[in-house]
Amino acid sequence: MGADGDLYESLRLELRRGSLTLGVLARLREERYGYTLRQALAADGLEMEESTLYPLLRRLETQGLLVSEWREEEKRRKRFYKLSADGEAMLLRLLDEWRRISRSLEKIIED
Amino acid sequence: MGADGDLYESLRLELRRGSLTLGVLARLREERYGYTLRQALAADGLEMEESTLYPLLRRLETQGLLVSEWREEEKRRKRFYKLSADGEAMLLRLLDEWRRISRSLEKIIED
DNA sequence: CTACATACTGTGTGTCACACACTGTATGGC
DNA sequence: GCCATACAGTGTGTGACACACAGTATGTAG
Repeated sequence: MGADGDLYESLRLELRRGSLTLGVLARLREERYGYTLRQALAADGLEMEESTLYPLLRRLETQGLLVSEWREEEKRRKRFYKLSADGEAMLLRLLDEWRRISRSLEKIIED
Repeated sequence: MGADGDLYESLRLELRRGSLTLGVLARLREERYGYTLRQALAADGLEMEESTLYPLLRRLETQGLLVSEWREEEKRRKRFYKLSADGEAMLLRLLDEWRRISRSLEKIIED
């Protein structure tokens, strides 16, 4: 694929960046642990590496948007994440902004 | 507004990042210079600082997606930018990806 | 003829997030 | 005992955006 493909890849990543956070927040309205969260997002078409997801989860928790808890399930310790109250409010604001951007881009594209 | 507002701002910026590039490329299917490009994007709802736009334009030109040319118009030297052939191809690919992400997010949101 | 607005194009630096490569533990099947 | 896979991370590099700043040219108010 070469240089052109690389350029596309980097622009594509750039385009996806913010959407990952939004997808994670939205999917964590239901409690989930990392592994199944990643699978759920992949099923929706938002694939990401574990090494992208876990730092993101920790960051969001540090920022107070998520709460997490270690629990034992099926003989394994798993860390369950869920949206906090602040997280819900933030999700709503970000969804608004997402829709605004979406509309702007649609307008530009159609011209 | 304080810390919460700052957090929202940074997430919002993150969300907008890739879209700026896409908007610029799409708007440059017609030749424009920096100042009017910025105004056109602002009218569409995609506002950005000059100090964001100009580095972006240079980057895109370095990557071969834009071509630019200095011309005199109304007694001022202006730098006109336009999408290159490579840029058009890239724009199409990125629009595809944008639509894919958009669909993924819609799916997640609706659940 | 000076002062200021505004059209117009840039540069330098800091911050922050993602991807990539890597590490590590536990369980179950063979 | 061995390997796949479920599961959770860490460390580092790269690169983009925002912010603050710099600079030129033109028109216009006083």
